[in-house]
Amino acid sequence: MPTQLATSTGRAFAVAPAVFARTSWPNATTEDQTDWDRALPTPGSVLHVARDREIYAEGDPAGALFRVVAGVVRTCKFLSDGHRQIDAFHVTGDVFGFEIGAGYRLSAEAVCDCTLISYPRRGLENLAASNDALSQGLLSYAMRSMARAQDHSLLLGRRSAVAKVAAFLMEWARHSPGAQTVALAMTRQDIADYLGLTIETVSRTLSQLERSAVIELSTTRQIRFRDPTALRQLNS
Amino acid sequence: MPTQLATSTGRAFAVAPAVFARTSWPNATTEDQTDWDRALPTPGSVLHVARDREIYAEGDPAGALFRVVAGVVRTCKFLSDGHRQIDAFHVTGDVFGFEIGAGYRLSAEAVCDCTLISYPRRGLENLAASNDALSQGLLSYAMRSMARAQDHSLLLGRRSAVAKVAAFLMEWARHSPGAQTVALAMTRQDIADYLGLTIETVSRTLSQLERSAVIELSTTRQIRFRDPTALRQLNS
DNA sequence: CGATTGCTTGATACCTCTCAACCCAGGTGG
DNA sequence: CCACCTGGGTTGAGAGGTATCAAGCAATCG
Repeated sequence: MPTQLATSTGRAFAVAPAVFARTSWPNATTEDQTDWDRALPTPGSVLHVARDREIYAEGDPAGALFRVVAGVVRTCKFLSDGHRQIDAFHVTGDVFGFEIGAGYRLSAEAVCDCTLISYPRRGLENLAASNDALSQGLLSYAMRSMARAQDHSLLLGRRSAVAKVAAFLMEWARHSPGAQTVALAMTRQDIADYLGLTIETVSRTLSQLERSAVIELSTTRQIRFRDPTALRQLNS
Repeated sequence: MPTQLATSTGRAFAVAPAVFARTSWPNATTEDQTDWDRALPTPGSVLHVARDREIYAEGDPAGALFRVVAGVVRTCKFLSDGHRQIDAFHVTGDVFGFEIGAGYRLSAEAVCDCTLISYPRRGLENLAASNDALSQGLLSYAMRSMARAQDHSLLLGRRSAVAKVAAFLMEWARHSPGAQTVALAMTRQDIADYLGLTIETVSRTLSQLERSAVIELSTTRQIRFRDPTALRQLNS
């Protein structure tokens, strides 16, 4: 059934102090980050987006790219049958919304209250022409996004629900490395739309993993890894 | 069940006259192609690869990128459970095998007898530093690959077998635009591994489409579109 | 306190996988 | 020339996994 997208009431929200420190990118080499970091012009404008609000829609003129300062953003597509496919979750430090064409190819929405910096595209393009580090950064961003999308394809094709959920948990766990317990920022619906499952199957699978003592759901959004090895094996 | 990869006998094959003319890229704007075209150094070395032979394997040092002159190439990954996920089919004019990291992230194999040009990576990197058109081309290549991978994810998540097969047929039909009938270069197994289905389901779905007079299978590899509109709607 | 939202759980249906048999074309060798 | 073999493809019967529909629970919010 069509994902009931809340596109919630437009309540403004109290802004947490903006954190400008970057955490590491899951798949990036340190050099890439550094280049990219130095290259992006700091005078971007800060903006705050409330949970479930749209940042941009598929097809909108792609006027800027964004970096996540705090919170989580999802990029997704909506199918004609009402289904939603989430392409990626973007966490603190991630960049999203860079386009070559005229319009955004995906929609972007706030998973939770977010703080972002937007970099106008025009300024960027001028900069990139003269700034080697920046154009290198853009290239490596594109390649990294490609790799991520390919890995996602791998995840979606011919894998059982447990395998998908296990893979998702491990992927998400990397965002808080070393921690025994991770906090999910997203709803079950988000997870389902990311994995190509239904909300019920996600819920059932998590329950099943808890019954088999692989994870523990302290709350519905707090997951403790009791048997990481088993989780890794499920990912086969 | 594990995809039985033939990795066929090492027979050399009679080489068709190399065609250096490029056909158009499915999703590329003309400008992109032109830039890229001009920028790539023509003194690449031509090579021929027989059907089902490996061009490179996942993890191999990424020493070169390739352009398809004739034939079809598949890039894919092999999972620990023996399954194969095909990421993309590359046709005449397509470039594949460009990497940022040290190794290839996917394997590449010849779907049919192929003619390729390989461009050594080192030469390319030197060139890109001084050649704006080339680095632009690389960037747009990366972005296009990313878009393709994302579309593929969309295809794999939560779509019925008919929808997948219909989408595949339409995608493949774009390679020979305007033609009423298209020739499939790949086996049912290839299609299955691309769509995240089994060979039987692919076969059954094609039969079903033929029974409902949407397509006609002149031979198993020759498909005639009898009702393109219906096909488009199935893709919902 | 009732309403809403996110989540869980159950029963059932449906779709695709699995296993198996069979077909067909092409090649090979007696 | 024909028998045989092989690889690719089709088709059938049954099993299994996930979707669907439905009900209920808990926390949050007004």
